[in-house]
Amino acid sequence: MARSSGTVALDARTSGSTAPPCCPAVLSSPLDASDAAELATGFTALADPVRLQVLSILAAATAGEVCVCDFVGPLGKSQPTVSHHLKILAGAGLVHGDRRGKWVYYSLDRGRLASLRAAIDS
Amino acid sequence: MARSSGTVALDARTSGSTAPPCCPAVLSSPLDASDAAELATGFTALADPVRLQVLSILAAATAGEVCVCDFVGPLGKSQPTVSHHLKILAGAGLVHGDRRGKWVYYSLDRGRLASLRAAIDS
DNA sequence: CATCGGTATTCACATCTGTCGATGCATCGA
DNA sequence: TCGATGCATCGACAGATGTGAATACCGATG
Repeated sequence: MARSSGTVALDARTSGSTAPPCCPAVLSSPLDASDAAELATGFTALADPVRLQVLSILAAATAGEVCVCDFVGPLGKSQPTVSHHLKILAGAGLVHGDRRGKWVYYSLDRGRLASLRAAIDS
Repeated sequence: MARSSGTVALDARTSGSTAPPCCPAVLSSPLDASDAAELATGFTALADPVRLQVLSILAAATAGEVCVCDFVGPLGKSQPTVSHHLKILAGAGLVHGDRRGKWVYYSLDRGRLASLRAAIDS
C-alpha cells in the first residue's frame, strides 16, 4: 500500500532543472511570473469545493486510500466528474492513483500539501 | 447542487462545541459542501499568478502597505485589471485597502493567510 | 472468447474568469 | 472653479472550467 520510496520527492513539474529545493514562497521574496504561475497551479487544485471534499475524505480514510467508486456517493457527483477532479488533483501532485484490478485507489500526498502550505507561511 | 439529505451524515450532532475558531479544516473532519465552498472561495483568491504576486509584493513592502499605482508596473497589467484582482483579494479578506487622499494603500492580512494555511495543516 | 463492471476519455454546453478600453467618481493643486 | 490625477466600475470579449451523457478502455469472471 505504501509508496515504495519513503520520502515525498515532489515531482519536478515544469522546468525541472533549476527547481528550488521545496517551492517558491509567496511571502519571502518577490515572485516572478513563472514561479507565481507554478504556485497558482497548485492552489487552483484547492480552489474547488468538490476537490477539497476529496482531500478531506482521503485524509479521513483509515486505510489511507479510497476507491474511486467510494467517492461518487459522498460527493454527489457523476462518475466522470469525480474522475475529472481526481485527475486535476493528481496533476497537481496532491493525490496518487494506484490501479489494483478493476479498481483504482487514490491516496493523499501530504508532502505536496505541506509544500503548498509552506508557500504561504509567514 | 442542492444536495438533499442522505449520503454522508457522519457525525450525529456536533453543533455548538464544534464552532471553529478560525475556519474549517480540510484534513481533520469530513467537509460538508458548505464548508468546502467557503474554503474554496479562499483558495480561489490564491489560484491566480497575478494575485500571488500582489501578496508577494505586499509581504516584501517595508512600509507594510503599497499604493495601487505601484502595483501596475511590476505586475505588467492594466490599472483596471490590478483593481479587479485587489478587489478579489479584499473580498477574500487577504488584503485591506485604506484610502488616503487620492491614493489607496493596500496591506496584507497575515492572519487571514494563516487561517487558510491552517486549513490544510496536517 | 464473451460478458460484465469499474474507470478514464470524449464531446457538448453553460457558466465563470481574466483582461482591457472607456467611463465615472473622488481628491488634490492651481 | 477648473483641470489633472488616482482608483473603481462598466461593457465586451476570449479562454478556462465544472458538469454529465455517451462511449471507449481495461481487468476480472465464467
